[in-house]
Amino acid sequence: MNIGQTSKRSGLPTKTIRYYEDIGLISPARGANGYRDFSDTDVHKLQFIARGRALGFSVEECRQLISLYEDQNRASESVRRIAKDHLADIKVKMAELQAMHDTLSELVTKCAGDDRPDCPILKDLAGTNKT
Amino acid sequence: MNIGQTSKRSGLPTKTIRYYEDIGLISPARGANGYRDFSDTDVHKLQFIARGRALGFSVEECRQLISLYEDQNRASESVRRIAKDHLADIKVKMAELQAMHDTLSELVTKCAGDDRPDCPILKDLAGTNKT
DNA sequence: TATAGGCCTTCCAGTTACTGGAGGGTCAAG
DNA sequence: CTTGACCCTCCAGTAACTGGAAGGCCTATA
Repeated sequence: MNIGQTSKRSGLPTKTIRYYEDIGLISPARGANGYRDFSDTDVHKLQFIARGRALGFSVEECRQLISLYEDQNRASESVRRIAKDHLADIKVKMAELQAMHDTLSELVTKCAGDDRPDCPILKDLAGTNKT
Repeated sequence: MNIGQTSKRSGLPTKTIRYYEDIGLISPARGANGYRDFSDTDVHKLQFIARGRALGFSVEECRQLISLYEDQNRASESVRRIAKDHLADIKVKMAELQAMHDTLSELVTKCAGDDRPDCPILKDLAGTNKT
């Protein structure tokens, strides 16, 4: 099937699919006219990648996961390791976001939000508040 | 003061400081030898940017915040708007991360993590589980 | 005075994961 | 035979740095 159809089925933009070919994640066949000709397996692989990306795995992690997926003899421990590492990253990011959120929402609450130039948000950013 | 000193005081790497000059966030003076010569105001501005970045503002948002900070006549409403928009972004990101976290941690729990090749994480990514 | 080290300078390239656009070929329908 | 929807490649740009090469400057010590 052509790239347009593949795009619809995988939910990935055509540009992204071509990019994934560029970096060697997939290697679709080519027709006589030079068009890419995707198999169901290709589509499946793209869906796999799309799912992994949606879970926040990097493209390189997806590459690892695919090769593990295609290796019948791999240990599930390898996969679990990647997932667990990733989970740890997610936890760190969530904590950081939480801290940002708390600070910012406190500042927004304190800010009058009117036409007066006195603004606690800027004061805080400038470090004027020694709290 | 030189860039090394400035780096220590602002907590930003020298590379980053030069980059900020490149994109016009700061304009430190130059000594006769061509070295950058940072004033306390420059350091203060860099600290301001560092704080903003730590709160997740983009560099462009920091640029806006700085110009608002330097404008005595700005309305605090403008600042509040930027902060509130950013707060909304943070909430979205946190919800996304939470969803990722929940899915992944469930998968990690289900995964045996041993030498057997049967792995629920990969099955999920492949969409084999029609849950 | 030579030299060693630790600064400082610029510039170029690479990172991640795409995205946009130019310029041009192909295909199916009317 | 033309029109419009596809498809192709290649180049450049995005955000926000980061790394490294090649070279200048400054200070202290032998």
